[in-house]
Amino acid sequence: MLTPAAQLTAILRRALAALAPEPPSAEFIASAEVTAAADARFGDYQANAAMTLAKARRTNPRALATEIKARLDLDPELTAISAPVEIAGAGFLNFRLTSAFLATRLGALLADSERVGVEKTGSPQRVVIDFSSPNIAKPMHVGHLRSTILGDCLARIARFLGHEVITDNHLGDWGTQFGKVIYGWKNFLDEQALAVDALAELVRIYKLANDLTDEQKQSAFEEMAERYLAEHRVSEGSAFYSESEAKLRKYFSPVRKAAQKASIVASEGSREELAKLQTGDAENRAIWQRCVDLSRAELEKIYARLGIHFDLWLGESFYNDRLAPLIERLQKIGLAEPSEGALVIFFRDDPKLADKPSIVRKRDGAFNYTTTDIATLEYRVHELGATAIWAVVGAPQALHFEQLNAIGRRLGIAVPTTHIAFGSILGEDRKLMRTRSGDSVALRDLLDEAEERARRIIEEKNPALSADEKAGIARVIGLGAVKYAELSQGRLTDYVFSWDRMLSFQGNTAPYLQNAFVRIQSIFRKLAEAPAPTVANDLHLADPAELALAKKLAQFAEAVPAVLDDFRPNTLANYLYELANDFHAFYEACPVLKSEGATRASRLALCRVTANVLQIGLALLGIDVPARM
RNA sequence: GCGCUCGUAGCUCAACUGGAUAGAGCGUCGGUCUCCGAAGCCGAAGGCUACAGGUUCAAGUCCUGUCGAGCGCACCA
Repeated sequence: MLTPAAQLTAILRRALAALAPEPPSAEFIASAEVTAAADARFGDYQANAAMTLAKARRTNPRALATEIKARLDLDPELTAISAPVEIAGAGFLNFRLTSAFLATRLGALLADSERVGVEKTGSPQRVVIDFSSPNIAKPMHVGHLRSTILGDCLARIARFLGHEVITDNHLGDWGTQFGKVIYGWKNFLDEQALAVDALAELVRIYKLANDLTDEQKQSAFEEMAERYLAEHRVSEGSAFYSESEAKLRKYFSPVRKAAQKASIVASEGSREELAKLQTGDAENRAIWQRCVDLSRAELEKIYARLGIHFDLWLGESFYNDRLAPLIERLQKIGLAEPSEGALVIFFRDDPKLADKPSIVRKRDGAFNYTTTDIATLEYRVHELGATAIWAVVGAPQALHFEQLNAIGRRLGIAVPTTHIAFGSILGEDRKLMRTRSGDSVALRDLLDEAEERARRIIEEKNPALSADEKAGIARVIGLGAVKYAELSQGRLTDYVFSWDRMLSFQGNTAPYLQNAFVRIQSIFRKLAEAPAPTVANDLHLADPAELALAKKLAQFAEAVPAVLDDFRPNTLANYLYELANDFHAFYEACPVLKSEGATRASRLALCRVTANVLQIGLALLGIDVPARM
């Protein structure tokens, strides 16, 4: 089933090709389009072809529009879809869908309960989607939320559109942080705590080791000691001054010395543990494996809760064996060259990257993440057979992906990695929520809070429900609110994290959409004696609210594929919001159960199709719908 | 210094990639439940799209410059 826009576009192109005495070029015809009108005052769809063609021909656009209209008026297919086109403004061609067409389309959408008119792509790809990618032994926090939710959503949409999708969780399970983790494991591990909450304990020992080795934290300690002394110098009187400062210095001195010493010991220790791990030390290897297993188990719980599935879990460690041969090859073909002790790839012929070389082997002989990512790219293309690769990774890594793709081109790898970047998470103070320092909200706590807030609201709105029902609904609504808050927003804009806004259930939020679905279910529950129709061939639409809703439903098939044009789920979220809006307006204006005959059948059909679109559309965003709320 | 992403209503964000009088939500103010669920609906107020030029029938969108913000630019990932 072609979308209205596609049908009208085909008709427009026919009319352009029929222009006499001289039709426009094939390229021009192929690029001409009919798109949804910006404003309902100008009809439902519009075409700008007359203006662009007039510009090329240096003729009057309105005169040209008149000529095109003359051709369009002769097309019998058009009269079945649209009222006669109107010429407006500088030369716009405006189309208005007829109520007969919309009624027919509504019937077709009603019959197509699985896809509601959405066609599969004509050029399916095998696409590897790399998202979430948390680090082992670090807490999964709000910073991972965007990649996780965005990536899952894109995977769902790509699958729905007929692509072969492989989701890959590219875990940060290797690298220098494991020196610290193992050092912490050997020196600070609390087995009991590990049994209770493994991830929390891993995080604790990592942070402990990290803080110890962090020079900035050390100097912060120095400052604190000095400030403490300075404050006491003022508050104490001069009489006791010399004595008390001397005392304080006496107390602080050994503490400071001990801290400095601990820092040096921990830094050296971490480096040693890392070296042992990398050279295959059995004990460290075993500790690493346990950390990976424990973390993986915790991560699985979170993903299960979010309804997210990964086909592959190929972390950085998976590529270890491939790195040395890769480096050898890079050297052999002259792509990588020694520089300042490291092995480096230069992009001298690329003006943008000329002064931005890429290190593939560090001075100490270790590989870094560029090395791993080259190996990953090769694996995905050569072993997995990917024809597209999407990496859902934060915007700050744009340069890394440019470099990676430049390397890929030089290696003759046909598929680039598409960097699907997103903005930063900001606190309510508009400052960046940092990953390492500061207390970022743990993802698990965030989800708990979301459910709890949802539960309280349900308690207030619908106390009659059973406790079980309330809990289930709270989960669906709470998680939906969190996901929708991310997805309804342009992915590149920085995201201001706000509990209140995220969990407010008014306006453009998931609960608003879920509520529209629930109301429809309520109508169908009341229809107990007369089940909802699944086919209807005598539909009739008259009320403006009915027509607006039917038109919006027909546009679902336009909204879904558009998401992948530029990887923007917010356009689908926005569509669903407008749909819910149109439904609510229809619901106010047009009683369903009290109407009769063809009107009643048509309104029930509108309800049924709206429910289907809401359910499928939200599912594409990774969001469930409750039966009541 | 170079590069990337931005700057839109008091606040948080849209604007179908160059289309018509820039739209929503929150907040504020005013209507609306003897009527299918008021988490709703209807209405009002709120704008020199950071600024200055340019390109053309048409610029929030493209080009140049200025100001401002955030983030990257050789051994952390």
